[in-house]
Amino acid sequence: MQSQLKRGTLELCVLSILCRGDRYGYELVNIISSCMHITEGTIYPLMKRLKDAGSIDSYIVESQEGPPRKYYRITDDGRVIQKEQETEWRSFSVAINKLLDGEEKQ
Amino acid sequence: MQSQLKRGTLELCVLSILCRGDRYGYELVNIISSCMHITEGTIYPLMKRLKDAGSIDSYIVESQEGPPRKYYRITDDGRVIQKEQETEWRSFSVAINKLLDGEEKQ
DNA sequence: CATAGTACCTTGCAAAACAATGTACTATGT
DNA sequence: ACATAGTACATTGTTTTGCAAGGTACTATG
Repeated sequence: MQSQLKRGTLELCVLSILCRGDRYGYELVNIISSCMHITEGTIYPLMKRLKDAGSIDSYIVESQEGPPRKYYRITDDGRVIQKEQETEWRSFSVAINKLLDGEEKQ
Repeated sequence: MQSQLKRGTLELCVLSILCRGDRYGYELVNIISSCMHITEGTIYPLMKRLKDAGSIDSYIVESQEGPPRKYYRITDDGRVIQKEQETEWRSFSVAINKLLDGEEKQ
C-alpha cells in the first residue's frame, strides 16, 4: 500500500530537488531512494510528463563512467508549479494530522 | 491535482475517525469535507473495500429524518491496520519534508 | 568474455479518486 | 397534490500514476 501514498508527492519531490540544481534521471532515483522505495519505471515516465508540461527541460552530458547522462533543469514555470505544490502539500499534511488527532467538529 | 495527494490517506482518515466512534457513510463525507474535497463516489467504494478486508463491519439504523443509515464500526483487525498506517504516514511525511528541505545526501 | 554497475527507455497492469448518475425516503412550501 | 431540497444509499466508467518487468548499451573488473 505504501505506493499509494506517493501519488502526487513524487512530482513535488523531483521539482524540489531540481530547484537546488540540475540532476540526471538515474541520480534522482538514487537520491529519492534514500528516503523511500522508487524505481526507474516510476521516474522516467514522470520526467517525460514534466517535460511535456514544460516544467523541466533537459540536455545530454557525456560520461566517462558509463552511458551519456540526460540532465534535467527546472524551468521558470516549473518553479511556480513547485511553489504551488509545496503549499498544497503543507496544508494537506496539516489537514490529515488534524483528522488523525480527532479535531474535526462532532 | 489535489486529488492525487489523497491516495492512500483517505483510508487512514476513515479508520482514524471510526476509532473514536461509529459513523455512517454520509456523515463521514461531511466530517472529511471540512478538511478537504470529497464526495460519496469516493467514500462508498472505500467503505466496501474496508469491509471486504475485514477492517470494519456495519449495521443499519432507521432514521426519522430520512432513509435508514448504515453505520460502520471498526474491528480489532481494523485498529491494527490503523496503527500501521498512522506510523507509515508519519514517517512518510517526514521523508517528504526532508526532500523538500534539501537534506538528502549530495 | 562473463558479470556487475551505470544509464537510458517502454509496455502493461493495478489501485484508487471522483464525476455522473440513479434510487428512495422525509420535510417544507405553495 | 406536487415540486423542491435535503438526506442517504449505491454503481459505472474515466483518469492518473506508481511500478514490475523487460529491453538496450556503455564501462570496468575479474
